[in-house]
Amino acid sequence: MPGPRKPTADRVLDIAEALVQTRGYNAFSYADISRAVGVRKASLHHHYPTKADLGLALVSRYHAAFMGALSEIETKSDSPARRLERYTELYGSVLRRGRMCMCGMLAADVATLPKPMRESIAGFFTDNERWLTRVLGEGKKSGQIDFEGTPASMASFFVSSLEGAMLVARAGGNSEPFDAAVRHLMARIKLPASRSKRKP
Amino acid sequence: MPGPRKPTADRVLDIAEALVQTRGYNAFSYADISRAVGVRKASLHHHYPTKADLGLALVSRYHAAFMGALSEIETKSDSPARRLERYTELYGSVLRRGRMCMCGMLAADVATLPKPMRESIAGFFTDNERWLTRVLGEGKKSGQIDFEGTPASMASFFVSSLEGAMLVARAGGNSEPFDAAVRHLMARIKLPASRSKRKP
DNA sequence: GTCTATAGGCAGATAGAC
DNA sequence: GTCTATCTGCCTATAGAC
Repeated sequence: MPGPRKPTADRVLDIAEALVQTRGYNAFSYADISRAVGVRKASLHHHYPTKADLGLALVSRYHAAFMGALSEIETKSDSPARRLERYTELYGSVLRRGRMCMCGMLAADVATLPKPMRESIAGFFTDNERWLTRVLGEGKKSGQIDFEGTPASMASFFVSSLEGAMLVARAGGNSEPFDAAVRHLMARIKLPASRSKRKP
Repeated sequence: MPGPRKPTADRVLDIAEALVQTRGYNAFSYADISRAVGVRKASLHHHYPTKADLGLALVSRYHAAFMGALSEIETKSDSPARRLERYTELYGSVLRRGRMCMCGMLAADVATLPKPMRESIAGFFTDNERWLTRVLGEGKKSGQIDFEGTPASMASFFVSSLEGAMLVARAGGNSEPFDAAVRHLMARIKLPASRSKRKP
């Protein structure tokens, strides 16, 4: 029982999000959304007057949803290593749907985007690194995990590697580059003693 | 003394390459090239009849130039670690010019590209991984370097991480994510004994 | 090889009726 | 909120003269 149908504004975001994640910001149009949602182009401008408005709404919602997923990871996972693994799984689930991280996609288009969007995208990456830095730092301090370098630089490395792995995996239509990246990243996070997992 | 001016076809590729690396395939037009080269739009179609033709020529030349740079690295560098460091520097020099790796950029646009371009882009990544796999494998066999996992998976991890690091660094207008990635990657390549470099 | 001229289509966006 | 109708501008691409 799906309940009452979603408001048009939300359905527009759903479609636009999928289009950005698969085609990029400069390769989708109001006409594409119009077709998919079943509403005329002009009606879309009622909800999002300009494409820049739509783009900003897209990033805001994606950012908020991602942060929500991170909170849920902290609620449901206890160990730092398990939290990191779930973090990589967040990216993996996007890739398995044939999509790229929306902000990774927009990062490629960054030179063509309005300033508010650029700032929002930078904020997404900053918040991801902040969360990872905290998880890594707490884990190291408590002795549950260990790794080389600072929590901040390892956090940055996680984000960069996962984004790049999605990009390369999608380009070749093969998930192996992504799987290899996850294995290597998790192998960098050493558990206290014996129970080190499989090798990369 | 610059000698005779470059043929138009080459100058078109130079401009188009810069445009793809900064804006992406779907955010540049023949009009942009026309302005920069100083030749009318219609003349461009004489050299590259369709945008797909231009795109394919772009990838072919970039691929060949990159392979040339890899050969030069092997000629001028002796140790495997030094070769890997130079490989990362290839990406760094692109980023410092405010650009993204052209094939990384096109990887984002992959769903909108004609099939021949998609195949060429995949070939670029395959050849990069092949080269890295060889350097890593020979280095490990000779005992000059050591690392976890197979040469092929580490090669894939290098490519993914460097591509992603460029993407994230460019999005934030800050080279730190890229520098962190290079430090972490090189730290994974352990030299034989004492002279391990700076920590990441 | 380069030009002028132009085709045919799609982009983002607006006005105003219902 | 959704519609029809329309605008303006840019897109890729072609025809044919020089």
